[in-house]
Amino acid sequence: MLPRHSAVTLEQVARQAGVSRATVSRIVNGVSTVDPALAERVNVVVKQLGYVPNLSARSLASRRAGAVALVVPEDVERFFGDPFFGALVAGIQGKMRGSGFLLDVLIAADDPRQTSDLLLGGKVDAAILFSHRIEQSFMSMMSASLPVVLAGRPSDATEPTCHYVDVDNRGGAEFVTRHLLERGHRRIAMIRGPEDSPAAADRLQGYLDAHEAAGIEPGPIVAGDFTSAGGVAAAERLLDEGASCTAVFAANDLMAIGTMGVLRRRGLRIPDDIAVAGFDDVPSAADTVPPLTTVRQPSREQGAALAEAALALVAGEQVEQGQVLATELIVREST
Amino acid sequence: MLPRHSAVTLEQVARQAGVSRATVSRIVNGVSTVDPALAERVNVVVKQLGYVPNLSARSLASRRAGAVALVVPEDVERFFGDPFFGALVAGIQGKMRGSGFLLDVLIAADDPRQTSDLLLGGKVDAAILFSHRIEQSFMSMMSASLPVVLAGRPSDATEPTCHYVDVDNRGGAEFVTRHLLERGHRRIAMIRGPEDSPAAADRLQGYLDAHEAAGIEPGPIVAGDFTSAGGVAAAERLLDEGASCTAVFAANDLMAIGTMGVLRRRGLRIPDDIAVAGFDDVPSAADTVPPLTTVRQPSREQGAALAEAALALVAGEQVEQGQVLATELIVREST
DNA sequence: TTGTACGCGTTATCAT
DNA sequence: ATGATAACGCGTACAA
Repeated sequence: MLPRHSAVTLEQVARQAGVSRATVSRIVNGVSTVDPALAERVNVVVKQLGYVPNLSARSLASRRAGAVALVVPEDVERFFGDPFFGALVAGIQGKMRGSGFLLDVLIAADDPRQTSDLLLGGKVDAAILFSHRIEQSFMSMMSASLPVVLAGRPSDATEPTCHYVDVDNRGGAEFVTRHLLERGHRRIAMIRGPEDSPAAADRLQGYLDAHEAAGIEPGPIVAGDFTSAGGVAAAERLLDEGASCTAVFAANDLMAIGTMGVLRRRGLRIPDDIAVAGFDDVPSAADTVPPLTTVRQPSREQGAALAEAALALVAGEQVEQGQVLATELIVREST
Repeated sequence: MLPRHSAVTLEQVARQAGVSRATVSRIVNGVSTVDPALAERVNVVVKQLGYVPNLSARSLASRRAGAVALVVPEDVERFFGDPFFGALVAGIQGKMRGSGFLLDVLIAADDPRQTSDLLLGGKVDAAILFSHRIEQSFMSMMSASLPVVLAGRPSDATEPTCHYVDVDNRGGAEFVTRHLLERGHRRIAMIRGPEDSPAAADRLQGYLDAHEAAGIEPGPIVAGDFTSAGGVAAAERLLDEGASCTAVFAANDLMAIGTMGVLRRRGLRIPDDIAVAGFDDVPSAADTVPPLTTVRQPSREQGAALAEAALALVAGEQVEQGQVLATELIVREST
């Protein structure tokens, strides 16, 4: 296994140009205190030799990596299947561009050791994590030696040890539930998300809040898992149990879409027989029949805020610890 | 901006354990020629101090990075919206795990310089590229100093300078078109993919091949862009132009799904009034109404083959330059 | 403005 | 089996 690396080094450029290594370094890094004529001459040599800085050496010497890691959970297929993540990443990448920092997307291996080695190994200056299933102890170990920003709130709020950017899940769920109540529904079922998801918990809470504020008792609540198939299963369970409800609020759009399929197959008309609402406003939510009432979350903005926070922390600036972005009710024809 | 890095070094561990740096290095790297008792003692210190190897220093000294880059095109939203990519990445990641190599997903900035600096900067030992829009000159520059493997065939086949793993797009398109012809269709429209995509070109060619083999003239061909919205637009254009066809073959499933929506909205019955076929076999293709006839491409296997090739090249092994994986016709109820 | 020289944390070679 | 010690390629005081 021979070393493939291009092998043309600062030293070689310096020799060829008849200057010192330090000078070439300055020129390559755009330090202003250098004679323009000399810089020009050196740059010619740089191009001619095809010099490319060795990033490992650079970060070893400079003690900074010039990169931010985006750590995504192991479940690759789900990650890529959900448009929500795409929007988030687009927002992050947008802010990152032109910052001089690189974005490394890392698919977290099951082995947390590998993950920590990577983050603490000096290859990145900060990390953006997707909060899904992250051990608190692991998290605090990370943030002890590296700026860490979470997408979504920490699941364990007792020890708010790190920065995060969340969206107002609770408020959004309250809006949509209130909307259903205002439409006259008095018996609203909910398909909730996974137990370990803070977002799912918050959406459930918003649903409960709206009921309490209206003095109305909550309807049946069944468990779901944020997938379309899970929505199908939950809806079938709901109907099979003979629960009497005139509306169902699914904790995300994928489950809402699965629910709509079940209702249609059972001959129920939406929204006349039963109304359906979701959460996320994925692109296809506008194209379902009928179009889905849902809650829009500003994913791109969330991504941008995450990146901004990470970069600010790297720069040593003060950053507010928790940021919660507003959500918006999108009323369509399914309610 | 203070250096955040954990600062606990091999040297410190060595001092604390009363051994030399070299010994600690050997233990950390699992070199067998070391006294088990000593190793045990040192490992205690390693944990106690929370030592984590500095990866920059390691790759500088060892002249290898222990990582493979996956370079994806700039269009983040499209990338994440398409389950095909998810499967590909899952396949890559699956092979990579346990190889000791890390997978860095890099979203290529518009600036090719940044990309090349990154790939040639010694932070990765090999690169897997998605062939979409890559300049030939750029490519050959990369592969001159780094093993490069392409997902999909090179767009410019004249100079087969690099390794690639493709699927049999042409064959798959021919299968599905022949299937439609065998069903009795004599006028089959095609919604093709983007001009600059080799996969799109191959699928179009397969469609033409099948017609030629049957001695039947191809139907109308309209342009698409591999997105669902693009499929909607293309289908509408097709119908508005009053093209008479009894079947439509979309170059990928997302466009086929968009097309089905348009047909349904216009009151056309699938497959009675008009048949629809796609390409990719994304998960949701089985859940459309009616389920979509399509071509399955072995994306996970393609990903695995890509990773395998990249790792083999890093190891200095010989690798066959072009690999083409078979595709399979999946007949469902839309045709 | 430019050059000298040291250090970054690790691997690897060579003695021992 | 273990310990010195020289690279690895670069940034950056400090000196000139």
